[in-house]
Amino acid sequence: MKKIRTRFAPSPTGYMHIGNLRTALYAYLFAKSQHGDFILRIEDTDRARYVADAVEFIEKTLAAAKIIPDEGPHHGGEFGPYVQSERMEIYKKYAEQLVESGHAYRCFCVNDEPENNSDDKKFGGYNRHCRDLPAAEIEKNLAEGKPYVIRQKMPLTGETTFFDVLHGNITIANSELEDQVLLKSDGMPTYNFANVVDDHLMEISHIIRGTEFITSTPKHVLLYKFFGWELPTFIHLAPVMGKSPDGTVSKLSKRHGATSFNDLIEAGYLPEVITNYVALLGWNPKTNQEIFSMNELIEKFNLEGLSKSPAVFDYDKLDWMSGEYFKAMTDENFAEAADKFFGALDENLSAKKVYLSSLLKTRVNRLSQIPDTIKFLQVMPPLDAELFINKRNKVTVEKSIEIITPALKILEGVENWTVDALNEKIFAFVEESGLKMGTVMWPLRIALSGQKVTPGGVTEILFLLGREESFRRLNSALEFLKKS
RNA sequence: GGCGCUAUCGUCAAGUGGUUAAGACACCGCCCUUUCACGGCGGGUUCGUGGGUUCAAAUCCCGCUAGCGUCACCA
Repeated sequence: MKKIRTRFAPSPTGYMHIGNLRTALYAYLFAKSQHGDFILRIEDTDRARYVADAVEFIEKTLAAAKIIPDEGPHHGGEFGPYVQSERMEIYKKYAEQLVESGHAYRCFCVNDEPENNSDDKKFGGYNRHCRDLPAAEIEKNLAEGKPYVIRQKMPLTGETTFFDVLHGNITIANSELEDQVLLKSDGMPTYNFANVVDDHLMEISHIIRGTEFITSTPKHVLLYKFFGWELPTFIHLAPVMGKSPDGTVSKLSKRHGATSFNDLIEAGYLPEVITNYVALLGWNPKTNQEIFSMNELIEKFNLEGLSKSPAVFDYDKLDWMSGEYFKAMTDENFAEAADKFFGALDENLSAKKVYLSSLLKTRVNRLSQIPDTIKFLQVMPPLDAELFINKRNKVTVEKSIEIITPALKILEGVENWTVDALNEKIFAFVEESGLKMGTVMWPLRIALSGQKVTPGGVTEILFLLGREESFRRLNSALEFLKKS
């Protein structure tokens, strides 16, 4: 059996859309699950869209996502070069071959010459003016040095059918196919030509790409036929959609929020969370497992689980999955991953990063939520008497004063400012007071944090704040309450 | 508009002629609780529509509708 070889062939735009990342992931997973090769090929045949350093950007992004090419611009391989702009002579040679065999022809029409374009869009806007140009005229044009493109000579009748793993047989009438440009006047191939030549030369066995290529596939199939090449297996993936606030669904784009791998990293999602989530957006393992490491993904991936209908990117589910990863991390690993999101911490908090991480990792879904979550530890938010009033725990402003006052005394007696010691003292205090735990804790939390919700309980907050700052806040809260 | 693809809860989805139509996220309710989180329990007219085929259809066929894609010297 032939070796399985898949490829990811992005154009170097300097942006890794989630949809593209998923295509790369599936191509990678399929190749690896079959002990095959995954190739990275850069399709930079559009000079106008060239972006500096985009190749490096793509390689870095794939590396971050743990999608490792076996061959590519900087990964070596026997089938290079892997950048299309470096393969121009190859395309030229094959295009000429097609002209000789009568399956392509030179077209001297100027791009926007109106008489050569039909309004009815019948042939994609081109009226096949040069399709049967007399040999003498071609010679004359060539001699004059007229620029030209090479166009594919489509059959006028009949139909072309190809097999797609997901969609089965797809048939399109040849009359629908335009005489597309194979080689541009600047000598660069078009996508439709280059990808066929390269996929064949690079021995790609399975072409995994988006559905937007379904309608151009018959043109590619015809090219394989003209060359007498064996057809690869096609797998056209459904697109990744985004949901707008108004409820409508369309192809995932910027207006839906973060849509590139990098956007998501900046939003504080772990790379492995992104690949895990994206893998499940359009592929189903047929079990109830949802958390997968890359190795498990490789092990379990199969084409049968691929879905042929579009999937909507769901940020809520991404958040959930992200939280699951955090909970499974050690405090140390979390602290490390979260490091740049902590911002500038004072000496006290800086020393307690790992402890802080133990509290944070169960309550945060995105690392970018960290700054807001821990801000109160660094700057005491303004108090509001309303905050102290809590019906459920039967707490009022007066009650708060009655609790904080003796609590301060108790805390003064704490020698080791540790969570355990603080717990011991406070629990004892609660018991003596005859009050409910919640009744005692509520006003203390508010006094210490100015928030109803905090990452951790009162004793954890006391510990994080440190002795000095805790007393400062408790005392000033007491003063505040007495004035209210 | 032509051509093509798609259609199961709000979302991801299982399902391949006979199921009480899984599971997850989100949502709602209840419980637990030191707030939040975590955890536990419970909840919801989900097979776009109209015709067939069949003893039996979410599953097969046809039409319709809707969404998406494509019709470049972009990929």
